Amino acid sequence: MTPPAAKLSARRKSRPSFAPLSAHEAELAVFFVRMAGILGVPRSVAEIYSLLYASPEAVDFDQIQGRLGMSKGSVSQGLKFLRDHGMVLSVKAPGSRRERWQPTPSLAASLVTLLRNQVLPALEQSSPSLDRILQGAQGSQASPEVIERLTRLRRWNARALELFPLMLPPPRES
Amino acid sequence: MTPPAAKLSARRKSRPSFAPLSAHEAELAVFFVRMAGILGVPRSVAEIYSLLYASPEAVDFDQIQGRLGMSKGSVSQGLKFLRDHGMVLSVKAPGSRRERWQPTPSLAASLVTLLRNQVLPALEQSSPSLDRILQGAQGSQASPEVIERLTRLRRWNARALELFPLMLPPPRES
DNA sequence: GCGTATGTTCAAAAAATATTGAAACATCAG
DNA sequence: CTGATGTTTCAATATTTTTTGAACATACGC
Repeated sequence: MTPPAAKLSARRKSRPSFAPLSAHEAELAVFFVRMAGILGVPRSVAEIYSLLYASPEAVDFDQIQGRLGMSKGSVSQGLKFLRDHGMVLSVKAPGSRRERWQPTPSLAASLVTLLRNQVLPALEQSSPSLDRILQGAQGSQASPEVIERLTRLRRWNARALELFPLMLPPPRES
Repeated sequence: MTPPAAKLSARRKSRPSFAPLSAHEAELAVFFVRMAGILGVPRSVAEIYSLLYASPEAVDFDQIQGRLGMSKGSVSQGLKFLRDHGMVLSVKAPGSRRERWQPTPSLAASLVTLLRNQVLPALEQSSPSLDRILQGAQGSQASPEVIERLTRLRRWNARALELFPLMLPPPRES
C-alpha cells in the first residue's frame, strides 16, 4: 500500500513529527491519570499535566498535541481546565504568538484550588436546601434521631463553607 | 381503559405500593447526589444512602427499591458499595430472613473510610512506579528542575502512605 | 491592513459508566 | 428437607462523559 513518496518536498511545514513519550514519561502519566480519576478529572487533562510536569522547559500547544497524540480540541479544553484551576502558567516567547505552558510551582496549592472549585459551589448551592429541609423536619413530627442527623449535616456544611475560603486566596482574575 | 377490577383479592401479597419520596427527602437526595458526584460515587448509591439517612427506622431492600423506584440490581450493588465502605449497617429482625439497613452512626468516619479506600490503593500501586521514574531521571541527565519535582512527588506519596492508615482502623472483617 | 499562524467552539462519534431485569444462587422457616 | 423468600450476578441496554475534527474566531508579524 505504500503510496508513491507523497509529493516530496511539500514546502508547507516539514511535518514536525514529535517524539512519543519515553517509558518514564508514560509511567508518570499513568500515575497522574490514576490520581486524577479519583477526583473525576478526565484522562486527557491528567496526561497534559503530566507531560508538563516531566518537561524541563515549557511546552507549546503543538508539542502537547503531537507527543500525546490527541486532538486539538482536547488539548484546548484540557489547557482551559488546567488554566481555570490555576494549575498551569503560560509563558510567551518574544516575537512569537505562541504560548508555552508549564505547571504552577506548587502542586499542593493547585490541588487545593481544584478541590475548592469543585466542592465550594456544591456547598453553597446546598446551604439553603439544608436549612429548608431541617426546618421542614422540625415542623412536622420527624423523629429526634433524624432531626439530630440533619442538624449535624447542616452544621458541617456551614463549617466547611467558612473554612474553605481560608485555605487559599480566591482564584486570580482571568 | 380501566381494567375490570383485576381479579380482586389476589391473595399472593397485596402489592405493597410504596410511598414516593416526600419533597424534603427528594431535596436531601439532591444534596447527597451532588456531594457524591465529587467523589465519583454513582447517583443510585447516593440516593440509597440519603433515604436511609432521612429514615427514622432501618429500611429494608424492598422499601428501598420501591420508594426510589430503582431496579433490584441497583439496590443490591448500591448496598454492597455502602457496606464495603462501612457506610451502612444491617439489622436483622428476629423471625425474618430480611435485612434492614441504616446509616453508620458517623458520617464523618464513613467519608474517611471511603476516601481511604479510594486513595490508598492508588498510592500503593504508584509507589514503586515513582521510585523507578525518579531513579531513571537521576540516571539519565534529566534537568535538576524535573528531578526536584519528581522528588517532591515521591516524598508526598510516601508521607500520604504512612499518614492515611492512622486515620481510622482498617475496615472491619466482612 | 492582510493573511496566516494560533487557538477555540461545538455537534457528532466514541468510550466509559451506570442501570436494568431475568436467571442463578443462598438460606432459613416450617 | 424443601420450597418460597430474599439477594446477588451479569449480559444487555441506557445514560453520561470524553474525545474528535472541521468550521469558526482572533490577533499578530509582516
